[in-house]
Amino acid sequence: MGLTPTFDRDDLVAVAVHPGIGVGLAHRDQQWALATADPLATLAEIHAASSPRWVWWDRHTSSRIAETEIPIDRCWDVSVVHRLLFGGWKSPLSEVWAALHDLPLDTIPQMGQLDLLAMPDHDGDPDLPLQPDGHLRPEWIDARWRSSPQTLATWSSLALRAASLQDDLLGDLPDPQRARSTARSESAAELLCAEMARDGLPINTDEALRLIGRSAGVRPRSVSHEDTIRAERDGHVFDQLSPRRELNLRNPREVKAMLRSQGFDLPDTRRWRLEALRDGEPLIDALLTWRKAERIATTYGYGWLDENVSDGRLRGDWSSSDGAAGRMTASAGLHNLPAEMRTVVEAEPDHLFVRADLGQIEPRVLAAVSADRALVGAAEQPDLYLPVAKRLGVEREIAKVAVLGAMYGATTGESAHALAGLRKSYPTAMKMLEDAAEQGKLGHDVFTSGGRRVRMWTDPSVHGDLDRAISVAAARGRFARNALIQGAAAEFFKVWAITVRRHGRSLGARVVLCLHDELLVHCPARNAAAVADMVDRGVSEAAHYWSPTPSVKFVADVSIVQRWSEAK
DNA sequence: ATCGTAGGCGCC
DNA sequence: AAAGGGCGCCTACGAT
Repeated sequence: MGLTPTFDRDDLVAVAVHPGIGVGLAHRDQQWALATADPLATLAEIHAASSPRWVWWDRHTSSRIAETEIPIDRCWDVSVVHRLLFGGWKSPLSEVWAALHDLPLDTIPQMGQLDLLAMPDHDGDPDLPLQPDGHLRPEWIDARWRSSPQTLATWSSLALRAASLQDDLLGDLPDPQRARSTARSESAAELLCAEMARDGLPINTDEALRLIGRSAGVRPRSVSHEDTIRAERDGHVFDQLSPRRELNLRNPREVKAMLRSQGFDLPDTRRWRLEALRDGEPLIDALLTWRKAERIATTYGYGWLDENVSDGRLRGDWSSSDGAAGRMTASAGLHNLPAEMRTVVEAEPDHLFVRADLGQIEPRVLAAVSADRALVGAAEQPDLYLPVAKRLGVEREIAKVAVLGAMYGATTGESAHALAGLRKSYPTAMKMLEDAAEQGKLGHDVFTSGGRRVRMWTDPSVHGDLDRAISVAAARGRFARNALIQGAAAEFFKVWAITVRRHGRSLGARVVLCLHDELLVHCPARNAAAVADMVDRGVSEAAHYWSPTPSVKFVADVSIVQRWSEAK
């Protein structure tokens, strides 16, 4: 393979690969179309020789790379950077390209649209990836890009152009260096997501079956058997009614009416409301117990296991920034597995988990991004809430609720009461939150510390309804206020996660779960102590790289466990 | 039948 | 302590 090019570490090199076809590369004005039987092996060779920063369009390429363990740390994912620049959830490449070229979205061509009259005018040469009007050609996005080594090369050169335009736009933000570093870390986090989707979370399947059996009963043999099991579960609640009667427990309205007839007049039947009445009330107790069992039976039951667990791994889709403020999302229950089910998440033989979660991450992030002097001072302490409580002259718990309330936009109760004290003691931090809330109320987008655009929405149902308009504005205010913190915390968390991913490689450690402020790392048992140490030091390394205010302390609770449930 | 929405609950 | 922000996934229900 004497024709493979080599690059420098600082080079931006775009790549598109497809199995059985080849590798396309682009760097500056050059392109390479490599026809090879094993494209990923070829790419691995090039990477081993020169490790440039790799640029690609999207998951099509990063998933392939994740499949083959090429040790890539530095990359630029155009679709990920698009979401950073423009906000929103989806980033179809047609829109990514259009946004970078100021092309109107409503002229984006649709695949399979037989607009015969328009074809001669708009189509031009189908061998070219761009239409005469500048839009990406839909058949190229769909499949044409991977039809030959030459089209792969062409496709990668377009990704390189897109990345360059994105870099220009990031340069227009208030802090270009910071925004560019966010673009890089978010891209690496997307690669980590592809790897987590590939690896899955280790599960003890037998243990899962036992646990499901305890809650949901035996595995139903037929539809009618399923009905029997369900009726039995429901029966425990009906037994508490005198006279005993049946109702549809899955219909909130019926449940609410039933509770009223039993002397409980409630605005809704939410758990926290019922929990307060639980003591000495067998009916409420039975209902809450039923809901827990029903949850496991329906969401985390046999169906869930069959659908998402294979070869002892729970696999779901991972997205590095699907949330409104740029949080990671995961499907298949990876982000909302009930606490009592976490016993089934178990390390493989001769392996252990290192589990770590960031402590008091949100107020620390607020201190870091606002640089509020007093709050930064508090964030130098291992327990941030103690100095805050002292300053406000209240109990620690009250101080905690007040700070969290300020970040979530609480309007009533104890936390709202303490707001005046917070404003006085931490004026810079509070003003930052209030400015964001004001922008949100006005319907303006807000930007996280790392430069992510958080889109504000408009609610068409408002019309001329003043009350509705006020409540929508208030909701947007709370959302924007929180997005600043949640978004910045997500950015910091991802820097930590990719730091752990990178250092973990030599220790055989894999990040198998990311949960907003928590990491689960799977590693050979003999390396667990070293991995735990690395994960802990990774917090400081990530803080050094990410935090706009160096003296803010970031801390993590790290433990070595065999099961996820053991920690905390 | 298929869709979107709401209430609900799991997690952070 | 109060019930605020985010996500995914369940069921029921009304509109299409």
